[in-house]
Amino acid sequence: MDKKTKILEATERVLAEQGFERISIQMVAKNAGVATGTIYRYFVDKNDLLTQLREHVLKQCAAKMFHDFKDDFSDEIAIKNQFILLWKNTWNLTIDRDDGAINKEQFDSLPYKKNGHQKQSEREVFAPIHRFFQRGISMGIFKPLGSDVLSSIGIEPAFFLARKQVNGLINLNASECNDVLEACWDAICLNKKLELLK
Amino acid sequence: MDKKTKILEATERVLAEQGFERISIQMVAKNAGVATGTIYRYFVDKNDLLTQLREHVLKQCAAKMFHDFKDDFSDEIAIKNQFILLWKNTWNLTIDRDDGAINKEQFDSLPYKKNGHQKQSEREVFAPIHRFFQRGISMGIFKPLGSDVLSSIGIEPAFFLARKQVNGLINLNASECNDVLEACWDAICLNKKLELLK
Amino acid sequence: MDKKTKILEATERVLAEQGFERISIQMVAKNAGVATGTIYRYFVDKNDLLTQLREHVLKQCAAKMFHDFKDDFSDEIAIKNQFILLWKNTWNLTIDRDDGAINKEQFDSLPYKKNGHQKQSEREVFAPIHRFFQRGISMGIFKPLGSDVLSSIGIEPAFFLARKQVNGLINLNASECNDVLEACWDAICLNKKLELLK
Amino acid sequence: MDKKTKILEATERVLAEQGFERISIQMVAKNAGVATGTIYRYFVDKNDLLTQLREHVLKQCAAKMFHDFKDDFSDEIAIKNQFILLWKNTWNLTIDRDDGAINKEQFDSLPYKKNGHQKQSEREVFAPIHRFFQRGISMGIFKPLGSDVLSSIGIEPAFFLARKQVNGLINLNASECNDVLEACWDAICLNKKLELLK
DNA sequence: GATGAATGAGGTTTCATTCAT
DNA sequence: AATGAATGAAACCTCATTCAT
Repeated sequence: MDKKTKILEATERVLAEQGFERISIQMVAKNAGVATGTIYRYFVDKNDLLTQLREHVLKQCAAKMFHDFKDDFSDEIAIKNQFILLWKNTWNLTIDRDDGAINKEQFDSLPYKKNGHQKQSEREVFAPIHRFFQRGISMGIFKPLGSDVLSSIGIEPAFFLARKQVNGLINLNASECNDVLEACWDAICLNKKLELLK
Repeated sequence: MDKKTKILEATERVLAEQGFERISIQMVAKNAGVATGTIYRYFVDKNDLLTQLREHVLKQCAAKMFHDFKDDFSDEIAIKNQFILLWKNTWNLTIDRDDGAINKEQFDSLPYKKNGHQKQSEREVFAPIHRFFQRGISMGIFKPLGSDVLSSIGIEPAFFLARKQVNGLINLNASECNDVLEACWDAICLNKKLELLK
Repeated sequence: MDKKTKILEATERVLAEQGFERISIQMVAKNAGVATGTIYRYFVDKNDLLTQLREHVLKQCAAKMFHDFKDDFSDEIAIKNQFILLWKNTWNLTIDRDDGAINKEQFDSLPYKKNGHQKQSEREVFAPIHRFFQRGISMGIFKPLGSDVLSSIGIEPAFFLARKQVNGLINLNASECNDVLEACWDAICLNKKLELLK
Repeated sequence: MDKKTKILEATERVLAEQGFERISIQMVAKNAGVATGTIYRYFVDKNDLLTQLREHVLKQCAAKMFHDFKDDFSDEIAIKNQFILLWKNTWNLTIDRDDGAINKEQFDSLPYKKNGHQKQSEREVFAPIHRFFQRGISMGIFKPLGSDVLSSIGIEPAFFLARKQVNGLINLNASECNDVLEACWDAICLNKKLELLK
């Protein structure tokens, strides 16, 4: 396998296990099965390694969140199904204790100083989710609140809850999960029936 | 001021600015205006300092989130007002770039869980929020999904969104903020009118 | 003894023995009898240590060159005696394999890039030699060529020759040494007798 | 061009620019346009490369110092002209910031003498200068002080002064340069007219 | 109690050298 | 012969912790 990828993936594992406080180049090298010096052939320094990892992690997370996801807007049922898929993919990412999810959380929680120029690439990578919500808005299904907002109230609770589940603070079964998912759907949908009522 | 508190608060500032990767005892000492050795009179070691900071941070965050919060369940209006207060306090905590919020995020995102007793203390500190949701459920206002779940879909999006706002990914004004808050309210409430419709 | 001085003097010894190619912080620490970390309490980094050593060395060399030197211009005899003293001090500095002399040579031979802002302090430290030659010029004893020039043709050959002697390329005894010294004196003096001849 | 020469010349450039402290095989390889491994086909190790460079530098310097130099002793005028040529060549070598001159200085200033055979080779390379002074002595023009001594007081000041000029400590024009050269000539010559006077 | 100089283990990074291609 | 990726020892530097004052 490509050695740079090997190093990035080792970094991913070590960061997910040890956190920023403890990760060291030596640990990464050992975990990747290369000499410490080798890392410096592919990365300028430790900071560069972590910056490139962030990009890598972002893409991995997006890939998993968008697994089986299709731009299918044939009707409200199709849109609901895509929503369910997104929500469950997001939930499972954390439930599976996926390194990518752990690391994305760590990167996102860094003091703001270090979060500057990540915006653009984050936006690109999550473009499908924005298109999805935008389309739903223009079809009159979702509240006209902006795709970032809809994502935060519709999908991101899956993150928070999965983290609580993994930490043992809650213990939802599949059926309860579906109830939560439906509540999130309520949060983002215009309530047409209510409108009709008036 | 109490010297231990002085040290904890310096730690809070330095951690919020530098993150786990860079914080050092020397930096904390300098920031607190004490000698490095002094820190070791109040804390066993660096790990103990950070563990105690976590507790400290948790309490600070809770205090700010529960600012002006009252256990007032006289009617649905009162409950809605308390919800609005909670949501806005949560939003503002991050918007103000409050060190406590930054640090809570960092602690919560740590991958290794030396937690265990942390869970318990988190539960205690956020007890008011649990009581609030529990009471709302029993009054038939909120969906019967458990207080953790309601908190995750009703309040925590305020965290996520505020973080996006601070990082410049979105730019909500006060009115848009209210719309989002209402959407979160939709997510947690039983839709009585719909029920009546049937 | 003052610890900073202890470190500087160890650096002096190690640099004189090992040269820039081989000197290391660890060697200096060992030689000074301190821990490596201690060096960084007194010097920003290795470069700072060497820069400060340069200043230190300059002063040491000057002190030895000006040992017993007096600003005595009572007559030509006095001036000649001061010249002889300067010349012999210079010669002995290298002959004694003095670390300062070895190091000054090494610093002075560094690629020009690194020699920029040393000028001013070199000029200050060697001010007495400039005053000496200036005064001799104004008294009509020395050729009016500028004090730097007179120093280069009158005194600095003592450096070159001592280096050759130490390296075993030549082997001058005391009497031959005096002959050379006289030749250097010829180089810088106006030859009054010749003038009278015309 | 011959690959070994290409490497030696790259080493010359890099050493003149970076000094012993910073020169590395990788830099030399890059500068020479060859792979690092290639260097080890022509040189045993780094030390061998630098040792061979020293020889190379010595020859280059000598070649430049003896440019246009002829063993012409027809009369005192011819000898004086050869002296002027030597002095100016020496001066220009440093003034031109010639890599060879920079490096010769660096090599000559090394504190540890793995030399021994270096002495011999220096003597061979500078044989013309020794023959020149020896012949001048036997012709009764120069003081009978040994060719090394005459070289140190007659020619080497040109080195010292040129270094000062390059470092900006002095600023001699062509005419002043000639005056200095004459002073050096005074230093090495027997003063026949004075002798006659007695 | 408080200090901060000192320590040295351990982290980051460089670079001489090797070796499979 | 030439390459340049890979190695790992050793360099520079940081920082948690101790201890004499």
